Formats: sequence, structure tokens, C-alpha cells
Amino acid sequence: MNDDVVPAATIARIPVYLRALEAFAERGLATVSSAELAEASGSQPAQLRRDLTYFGTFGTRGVGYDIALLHKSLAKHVGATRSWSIVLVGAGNLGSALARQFSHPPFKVVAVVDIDPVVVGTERGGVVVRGQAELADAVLETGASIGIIATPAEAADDACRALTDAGIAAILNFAPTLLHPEPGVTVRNVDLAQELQILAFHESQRLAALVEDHPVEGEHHP
Amino acid sequence: MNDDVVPAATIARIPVYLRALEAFAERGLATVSSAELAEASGSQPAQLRRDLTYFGTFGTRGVGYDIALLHKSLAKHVGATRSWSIVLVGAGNLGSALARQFSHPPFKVVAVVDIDPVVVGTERGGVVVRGQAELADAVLETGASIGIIATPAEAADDACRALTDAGIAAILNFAPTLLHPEPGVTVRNVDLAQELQILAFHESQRLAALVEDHPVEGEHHP
DNA sequence: GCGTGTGAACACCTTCACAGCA
DNA sequence: TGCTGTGAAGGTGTTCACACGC
Repeated sequence: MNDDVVPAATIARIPVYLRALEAFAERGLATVSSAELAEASGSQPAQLRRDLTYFGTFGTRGVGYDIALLHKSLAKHVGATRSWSIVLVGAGNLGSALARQFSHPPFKVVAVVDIDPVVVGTERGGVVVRGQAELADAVLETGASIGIIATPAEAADDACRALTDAGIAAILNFAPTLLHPEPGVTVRNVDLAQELQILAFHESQRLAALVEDHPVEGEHHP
Repeated sequence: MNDDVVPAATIARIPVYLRALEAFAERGLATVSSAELAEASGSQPAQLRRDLTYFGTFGTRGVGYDIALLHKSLAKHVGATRSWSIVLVGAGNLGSALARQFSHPPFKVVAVVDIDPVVVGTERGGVVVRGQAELADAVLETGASIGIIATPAEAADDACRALTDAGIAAILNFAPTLLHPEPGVTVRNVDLAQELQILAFHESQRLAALVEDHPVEGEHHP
């Protein structure tokens, strides 16, 4: 039916383009070519141009893109023109850091909940931690629409259910476990152990290749 | 040349399989089918079987996989049998949380450095923070082979260079900026603002779809 | 002339579907 | 019979290369 579905890979790159556009704008420039913008985004010119076609046509042939216009258009298509309120579940090490560090526009952590009565009432990034039972109330009061799970793995699926019950349909999960979201709920997983494991794999490969280039005396690979 | 190159997408799933296998082992089971393991990993049976073929053949037709054997084999192929020491650059909110929370086997944060003299000498997850100038020394002394960048964006590319100079070739970057690694250095980016932006996109889409299903009185989309 | 927009080719990854083996 | 291992098919995302318009 819909042929104009934006590929997930494209969506993931838009925030990077937006950031690069902001950097160009700060330098006082008015236009960029796809080559320049791709360079600054770690992408390829053809890739960038293709990505943009999913949202419309923004450039001028022989010239490039109007930085301000392109930024505005992309931001609009991607939902970056409004601000987004976030509820955070889990006020441990990671949760606290997230609350303090990731409240930049257009995002704002407006509520933090935790099950541990000891941390309830303490403050994280300017927000007072509430009990987990008050999650639904907190969402209602603050109008949050994005949830972050920063609990231990065992508690994460409960947190996911609680967020869903509270009306949240977009969840960022930091717990290293498989969530079981209701249909219609978007979950993105950030799995640090997994990332480290991937790096470890590459490092293993690199070390193995080194050994092959400089084999131990007498050894030989036929 | 090499036809046995493991797809990046496969590598990213192996840590998840390993975790699922550990959960099965804890439940005292001896074998799993591809269907069960895929289910527990949020994958598909055919996907899982295909992934395994890149490393060898492990299963018994009509039966499934020996859990212990498969875990051991995968762990070996992926570099999870040895332990990995990590240097962390940046002892701010996020860096501190990472040092405290992500020192689980086979990974261990063995050194933390920061440019801020005020935090040098303080402790993070059992490790004393050192000055950034001592990075190379710290790497040498501890034998670290993975680096984590948890600095502000402006300082990230310098941190990348410093890590590379210190002999680190595998870097996990949390700073929202494009690094310029030397050839041969593997960088993985974890970009929280980007993740939130992607969620915001999906949430925008969902809200737009809701409006379309329950249009405002009198409105009509031809 | 220059850089965009895009059909077509390509590479990569996933899924199907079934032969083959315990 | 039951489940793996895998050719073949299908789908998705990327890159090429060039026509088009400023």
C-alpha cells in the first residue's frame, strides 16, 4: 500500500544530519552540498541524497541545500519541532546519569520513579524521585510520552508493562533483557554489554590477523 | 577472497544468543531447539540457524543444540572466553555510572582518566581516576584493549586520538559527535539523543495515524 | 559547469522450504 | 518423526552513473 515508507536506516541517520546542519549553521554558512553534509555526517553523498528523497526534494541543482530550510524540513518530518517529555524508570547509577545529562531540548526528563523507598524523595537532575506505583499519575501530570527503562534486567519487563499501562508507547530500554511489548509499542534497546561484546569480537579478529602476519617461529598455515 | 566473513548483523546477535543460552543453562536444561532459542532471543528460527552456520555446525537433527557446547563454541568464536580490560575516558555523570555498573565479566574497567584535576584522585567503581596525560601509562600498566569515550562532544575526537596513540584499537563512543579514527581502529557509537530522536519519530507517526483514524470534525483527507 | 534527483545495478541480509540425518 | 543445515528466493538498503535543471 504505502510505498513512501521511510526505511529505518534512513530515520536513524536523520538525527545525525540535523546535528551536522546545526554545526554548519553555527559557522554562518547558508548552503551545503550533499558531499559536504555527508562528509560531516560520516555518510556518503548518494546515501544522503537518497535519504532526503523520502521526505521530499530540498536542493537546488548546481548549488546544494539551503541549510536552514533543510534543517527545518527534516526536523518537522522527524518530530523534532515539538518537545518531548520523558519518564525514567530506575534511579540507579545509569538512571541518575541519564536524568542529569540527557535533558537537552527537545527532550526533557520530567519524572523519575524507582521501587526502592530509600531513593524515593531524593532528587535527580532537578526531578524528585517518586515511587513506582505513582508512574501512571506521573505520566498523566507531566504529559510524558517517552519512557526510559534503566532498571536491573529482572525488573525491566515489569517496567515495560507499567509504562505501557500508563499510556507510554515509545520506550528506550537499557536493561540487558528481551522485553515483551504490547503491539503498537515501539521499543529500542541500548545494550552496552552487547556493544562491548561486538568490540571484543573485532579485537579478537584483529589480534588473530596480527598473529597470522607475524606467525610464531616455525608455525605455518597451509 | 574470504567467503566465510561473518555478517555484522550476525555478530550483533551472538551476544543475545549467549545470554539466552545462559538463561537456559540456569534452568538446568541440556538442549534447545532453534525455535526455543530464537524465541528467547527475539529472533527467528531460520535466522538463528543461518547465523550459526557462519561458525560451524553444532546441532543434532531431530534434537536441537547442546546448550553447554553451543555456548562454549559461540563464546570462543566471539572472543568471550578471555576477559577484556577497559579504559574509560571521562569521569562525568555517564562515565561514573559506566565504571560502576559495567564491570561484569568478561569486561572490567581497569582505568579511568579525566582532564578535570578536581576529579583526578577520586574513585569510580573501585578505580582511582588519573589525569588524561597518564592514559598511555595506564593502558600499558593494565593491559587494557578496549576504550570507552564518555567525554563531552568537543573532547571526544581528542580522546579518540589519545586512545589510539595509547595502542587501543576498539572504542565505544558515547559522545554525540563524529569521530575520525585511524584506519584499523574499530569505533562503535552509542548515541542516546539519536535513539530518543528515533523514538520521537515513531511517536509522531503514531500520533499522526491516530488523528487520521479519528479525524477532527469536518476534516477530510481525500 | 555543477550538484541534485533517481532509475537501475548491486550487495547484503532474511526468510522460505525442503533434503538429509539422528 | 523432528529438527537441523542450506540452496534458492525474496526483500531491503546502498551505490552507481547519468539525465536534468539551475
